[in-house]
Amino acid sequence: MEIARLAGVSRSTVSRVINNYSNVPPETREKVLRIIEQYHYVPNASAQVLAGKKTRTIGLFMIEAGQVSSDMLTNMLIASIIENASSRGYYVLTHILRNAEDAESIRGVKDIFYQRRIDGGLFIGANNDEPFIEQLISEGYSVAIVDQEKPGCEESNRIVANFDNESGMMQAVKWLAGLKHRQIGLISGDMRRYSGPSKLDGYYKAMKHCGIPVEKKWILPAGFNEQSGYEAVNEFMRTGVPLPTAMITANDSVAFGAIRALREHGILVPQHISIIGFDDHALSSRFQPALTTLRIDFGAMMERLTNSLIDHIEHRTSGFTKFAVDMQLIVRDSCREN
Amino acid sequence: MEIARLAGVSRSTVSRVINNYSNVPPETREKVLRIIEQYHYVPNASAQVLAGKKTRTIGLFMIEAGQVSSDMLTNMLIASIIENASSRGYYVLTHILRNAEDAESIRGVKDIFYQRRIDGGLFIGANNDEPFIEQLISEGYSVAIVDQEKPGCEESNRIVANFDNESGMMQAVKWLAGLKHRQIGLISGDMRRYSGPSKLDGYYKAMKHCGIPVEKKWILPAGFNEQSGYEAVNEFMRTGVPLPTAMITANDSVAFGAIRALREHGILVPQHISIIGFDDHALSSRFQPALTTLRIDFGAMMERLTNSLIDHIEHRTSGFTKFAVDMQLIVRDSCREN
DNA sequence: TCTTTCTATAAACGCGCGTTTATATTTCTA
DNA sequence: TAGAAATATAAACGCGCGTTTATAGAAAGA
Repeated sequence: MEIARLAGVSRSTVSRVINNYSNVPPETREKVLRIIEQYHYVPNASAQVLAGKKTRTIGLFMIEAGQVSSDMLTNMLIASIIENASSRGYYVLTHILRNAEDAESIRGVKDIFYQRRIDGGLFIGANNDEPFIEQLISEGYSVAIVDQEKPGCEESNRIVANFDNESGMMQAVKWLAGLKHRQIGLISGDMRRYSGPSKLDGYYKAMKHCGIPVEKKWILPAGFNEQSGYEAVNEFMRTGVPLPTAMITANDSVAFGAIRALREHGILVPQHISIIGFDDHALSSRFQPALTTLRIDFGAMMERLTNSLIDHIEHRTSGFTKFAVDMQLIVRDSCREN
Repeated sequence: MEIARLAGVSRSTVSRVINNYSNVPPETREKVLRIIEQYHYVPNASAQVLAGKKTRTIGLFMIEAGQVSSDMLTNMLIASIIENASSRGYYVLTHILRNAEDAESIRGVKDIFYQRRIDGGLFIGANNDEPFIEQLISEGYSVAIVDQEKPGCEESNRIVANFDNESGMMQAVKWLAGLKHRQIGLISGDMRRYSGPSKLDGYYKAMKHCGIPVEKKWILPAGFNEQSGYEAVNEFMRTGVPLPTAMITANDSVAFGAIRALREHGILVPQHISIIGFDDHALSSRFQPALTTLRIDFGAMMERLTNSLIDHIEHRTSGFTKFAVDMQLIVRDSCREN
């Protein structure tokens, strides 16, 4: 303001010019704008916030960096969020949590809100019903989450996006059934995350829908990373139980590990067994064999989520908002007719 | 402060407690700390900044999102930067520039500094001598860049990290020479970026050092992405010039494209030609053939860069700081004895 | 021409915090 | 015991901005 005052007019006039108020004579407005341009005047963000403006910053909180960041898709997520926020004039404060149980980490997240560094937060890899997130919501902060909808959430003031795992599972099972497979196993993911039970449910429903019996021996527990897929298969092979003719994996990384383990046992994909993954990992198209998988349009998903969050911050929406993102079957070389 | 005042003492006392000043009676200090804990008091960041404190935030500026974000390594970069910053009590404001020539994008970056949202900035994918970066440095902002050192930079107040491309090239050429190759070509990267000319220089020096003549016909111009490698090879094949027995590529992505193009011409790696890449892309170990490449420890690099930037912000260092990060040859299956 | 209404500018206040200066209290020395 | 030194608390100021209230000025109506 001080700088603009040197331009001959008063601060309130400048304020009205910046905020596009009515009662300011056109020529004065012109002059002020010219001076602002000339002096390259940029308002101090902290002062603006202190005087009642928003920070125009959203927090991006990624849980479990190690796992998330090793996953290609996170890149797209981050880029998509930043670009969408940017196009609406918002900045992104990026934060990583090693795990959502550590009290110190949680304190760090809450402090970012309490310090008023951000107007709202977007959580990736967190559980919807994480207590500290519940608390933030109840304290009136704007929050968006990639997770499933939970019972009771409809009453709360949050934004939730999730993947339509049921639809994806249905497509996978139907595709395999179309290839005459009747023995379809599942390498399921981490049951503590949304995707785990969600995909398992979808698997059961899809199998039932296609009239294929579920054999529990062919449901192998795993996590969401390559190593767990590798170990799950090795574990299974030790039992001596014969393999099914096809398997669906929790995601592509798990599939990579599983295929590696299978190969080490002399079992080839797709010659001996068909595999379908999830996520369309960047590696999947170049993997040997190129992996048939279910692709999610993460970019579009994050665009919606980011925009919803900003809408909420700007009080353009309120209450509970949710949407699910569909999946698309990408057919490559890892499945073969039975 | 107000909240703590309700605890019976005055604001200045609280200030001294928080800042660990001497003149405060132990029992009063205890009481204040207890009250702060009890009320979960968190100071408002904007108010602190306005009152003279730092923002404790660094800006992370990534140029050319499309290319950078499609590159696996960026994930590690971001995670490494955020975690290192976090461990020193700093936050990270992440920003993406589509290109460094667009005036509006540049204005956006400068505004982040001018608005005092950050204490310093870290640039990835920018040129060291980008005019607007020069300007920011001359205006006294702390800046760290991943780029080469340029003549004259030593006098300026910046932090520069680069890859020791010469060392990498030397290792690559020596390795190929050890495999009895005497015809070693180069698919060079974008000459407008640091890595382009730097690797070209290193190539010349290494070839000279090993006593192998450089044939200009075997130096193919390309970019840093897969497509450009693919096109470079196709372009070369059209000329009818015979291939060398080995080629070094600007990075692994280029190698992927080049190998694909070669395969389409019936030329196999490593049977007919040996290939060495750079960066140890996440795909490289699973690519067919698994790619011999030069790995950079990006995590360690970003750790040093982030810490240097924060040191600079906190006036623990000043002036010109630089360091180069060495590379490590990862031998896989894409090279064979000639 | 004088008063009333509207408009343009100027000045003052508060946002929340840190720091500094001024005042009140205690402790120590002469 | 009086005075000086050391210490503890209280009050005031400024950071830069937005907003609100107060004043000065101009236009319109009587």
